[in-house]
Amino acid sequence: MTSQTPPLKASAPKAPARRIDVVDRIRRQIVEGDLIDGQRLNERDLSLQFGVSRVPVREALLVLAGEGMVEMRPRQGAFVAPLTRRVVRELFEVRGALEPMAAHWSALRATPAHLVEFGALVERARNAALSHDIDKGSHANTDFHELLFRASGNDLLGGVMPAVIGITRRVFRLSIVDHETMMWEEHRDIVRAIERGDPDEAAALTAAHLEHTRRHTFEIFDSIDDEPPRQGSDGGAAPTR
Amino acid sequence: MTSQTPPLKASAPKAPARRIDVVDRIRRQIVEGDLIDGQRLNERDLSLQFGVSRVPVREALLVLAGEGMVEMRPRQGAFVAPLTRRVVRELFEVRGALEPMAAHWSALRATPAHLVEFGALVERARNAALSHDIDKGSHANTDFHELLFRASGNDLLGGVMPAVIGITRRVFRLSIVDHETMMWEEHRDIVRAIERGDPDEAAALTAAHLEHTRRHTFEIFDSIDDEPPRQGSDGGAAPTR
DNA sequence: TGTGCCCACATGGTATGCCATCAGAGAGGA
DNA sequence: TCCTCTCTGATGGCATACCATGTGGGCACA
Repeated sequence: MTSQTPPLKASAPKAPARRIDVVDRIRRQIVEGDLIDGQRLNERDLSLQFGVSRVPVREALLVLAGEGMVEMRPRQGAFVAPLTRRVVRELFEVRGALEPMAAHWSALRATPAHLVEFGALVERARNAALSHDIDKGSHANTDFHELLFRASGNDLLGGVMPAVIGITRRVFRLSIVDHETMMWEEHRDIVRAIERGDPDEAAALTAAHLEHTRRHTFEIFDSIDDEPPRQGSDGGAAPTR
Repeated sequence: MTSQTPPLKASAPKAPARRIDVVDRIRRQIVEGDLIDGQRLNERDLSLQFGVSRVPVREALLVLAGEGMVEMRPRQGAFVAPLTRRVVRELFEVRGALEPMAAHWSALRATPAHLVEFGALVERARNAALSHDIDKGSHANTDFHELLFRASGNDLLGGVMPAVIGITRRVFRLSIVDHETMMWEEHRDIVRAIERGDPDEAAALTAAHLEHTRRHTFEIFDSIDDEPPRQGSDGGAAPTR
């Protein structure tokens, strides 16, 4: 049976990890758009591409499935999870619940090191906006929201969030166009509230910021997606009353 | 999750995925307490126990790691994730953000089928409470909260929730003692608000219900956990148990 | 007797190969 | 002409085998 051995030496900072690399590379390809929605992910092709065997590829796909980046159909394999309007709606519903909470707790628990990170990220976003560097601005933005989770002193958020953060990056990749300025200024105000240790204000500002982002994202999304905001496949459970 | 049925042959539910079974069995063992916190999960032992090879076991462990049930340390293997006081605190913070939101949307989007399920679950919880069946009550309770997520019309929640639901089941396993009656009555009130289509009331009742559960859980948890509710790190590393 | 090095074993990580199943093409019949 | 049935190539799922690394114990030396 399973060995009753108590936790061995807590320190184990040694060995590398192989499938992690595959996870990162596939995830990047999905976020960057190199792999399109619904595309089939052939295990043998991927193992050839990355120079590893199929086993780490399979394990990487399972991890990504847990993050919602890919969709695994039994006996059919893995596919890039489609980024539908419905997914975007659901994403903002979840973020709308979690991020104000994260901001609330960040205002109460953020360490000095976190505050330094916050300041640096606002600065990065500001520079990116001033130099009109879309790519940099995109990273600074999503990094900001990730930091919000980390600074909240809730590791469960950090563990659950890869799913949310990953989809957020994909959505942001689509939605960012020219309004980055607005973004960094709102980020700055949120950081100020956190620095003041004002949880209510931090949460309120974050909620407002998310609402702005949500509206903007749907404008862009609807403009590039030719099919109109569908009823059936978007609303899922249609309003029954 | 699987909300659509591709145009496959009619009677085509033929895919009996095998690692899923291993996931369920290990998860159950953890939730039921057969596997204790921090215990090492030897891959060969598990594969012998379940009569499969190491591959599906490894894949199952990866899935469970994504849910936060087990913790994988590089080159050291998988361990049952310890259920510390800190984890419980984080769990209720996340649930406190997500479940009122889920109740809100359930009130607006629940299908008639969902309403039937809600009614049946309240009845199950009531019967379990009247007959003092702890085990049944535990299942009915966590099933209720899972249904809340499903009925909210947000599949992202359903995908992210295995982590939350799994930990909830473990915590509930510890916390349930004799107050199940309170539970099913509060559930009943939430369901009534959902049936009326009153999102604000449903959210408020859910928030109150969670707060009651949170307080009760910490009472129990602190009484069985010998170490006092520590101040700074709240849970941190508590290898000795 | 105490300490430190070294080797063998246990175990996680990866590779390879087999098998069951699914999808698409083609043939045959209505 | 169209439908259906079957056969087959492609592919995911799993088992087995091998490799690399970390661990613990024993032996030699001071």
